[in-house]
Amino acid sequence: MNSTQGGDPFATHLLQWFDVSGRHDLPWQHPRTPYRVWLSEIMLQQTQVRVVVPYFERFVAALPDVGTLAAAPLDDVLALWSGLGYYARARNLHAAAQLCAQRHGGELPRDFDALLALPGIGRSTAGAILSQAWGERVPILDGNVKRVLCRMHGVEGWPGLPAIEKRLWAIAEAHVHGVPADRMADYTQAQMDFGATLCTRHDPACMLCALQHDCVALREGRVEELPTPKPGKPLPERHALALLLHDAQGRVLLQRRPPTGIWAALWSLPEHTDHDQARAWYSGHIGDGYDSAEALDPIAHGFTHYRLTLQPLEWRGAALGASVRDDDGLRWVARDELRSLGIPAPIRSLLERRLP
DNA sequence: AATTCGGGGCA
DNA sequence: TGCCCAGAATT
Repeated sequence: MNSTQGGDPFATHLLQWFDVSGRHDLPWQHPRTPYRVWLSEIMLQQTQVRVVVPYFERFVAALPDVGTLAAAPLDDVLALWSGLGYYARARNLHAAAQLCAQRHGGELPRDFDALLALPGIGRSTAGAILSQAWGERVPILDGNVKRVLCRMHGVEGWPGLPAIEKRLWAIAEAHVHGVPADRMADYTQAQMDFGATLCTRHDPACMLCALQHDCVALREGRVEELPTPKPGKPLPERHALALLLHDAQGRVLLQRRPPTGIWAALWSLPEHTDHDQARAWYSGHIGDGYDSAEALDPIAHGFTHYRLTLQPLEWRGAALGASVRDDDGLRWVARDELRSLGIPAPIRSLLERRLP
């Protein structure tokens, strides 16, 4: 008859893991007062434990309780925060302490909505304070918990999406009901320790995991895929015109690309950003007839930093004007010569389709 | 819903 | 470099 009887497997196994492998010596755990839990939670927003520990110790040594924080000049608070980043956290912390002095008798309120009304405290931080400081049955949902729940339950989609986050809160809420009443503080700490030290973003220790039989991602071999990564910003798109000119002998006009940049020094088709430029180039090098071009199917090509769409325009029976024959960057190329030249793959593919 | 805040660790 | 981390406030 152990203390976790009746809980769901997630809470039960997580607490068993925590008792053996969790972190029990973090400075805000001794003593675990509401003020120290609050301060640690604010400092730990978007900031790793290793970075926070020395700041926390300096801060509580200088400002050991809500009253001294509220009475301290903001400059002192910011000085203690200096180097941690996200200085709005420090300003909010200071303002919240003063609100506590006004509204709550100089202490942090033991009430979810009252906590949420304080600047710098959102739903997850309020849950962390109530559960860790008072043992109340309130869930949290930070980056660690999101990662763990996405894997355990096979939740797809970037956890930052509102719809996904809503699902994760519902799951977190459900799990909380399976936690033994006297273990909520440990449960909250256990989730964060578990995500930070075992169920890590990269190379999670699934072989050592106390929850490996509860994990959808492990069962389906999708641990590395979940949680779904944040979608990268859509790559910038660039468009260009590629001029495909055949002469009377069936050769094609290639141009050596500049020595730097994309496809540096390779042989490719003469390329222009718009019709005005292309028309001007055509007039100078070929002559009349720009508008007789046939527009071929566009070529899409992805690079690491942008997507390029090339619109090929094709002419047959073209000839270079006499005045540009010395242009070193231009060259008529027969089909047999193509394989001996450095040509970008999508251009080579196009040429092979158009040079039968 | 997207943006902003911003310091350090790490691939 | 770009991405990630015990998120919340702002627009």
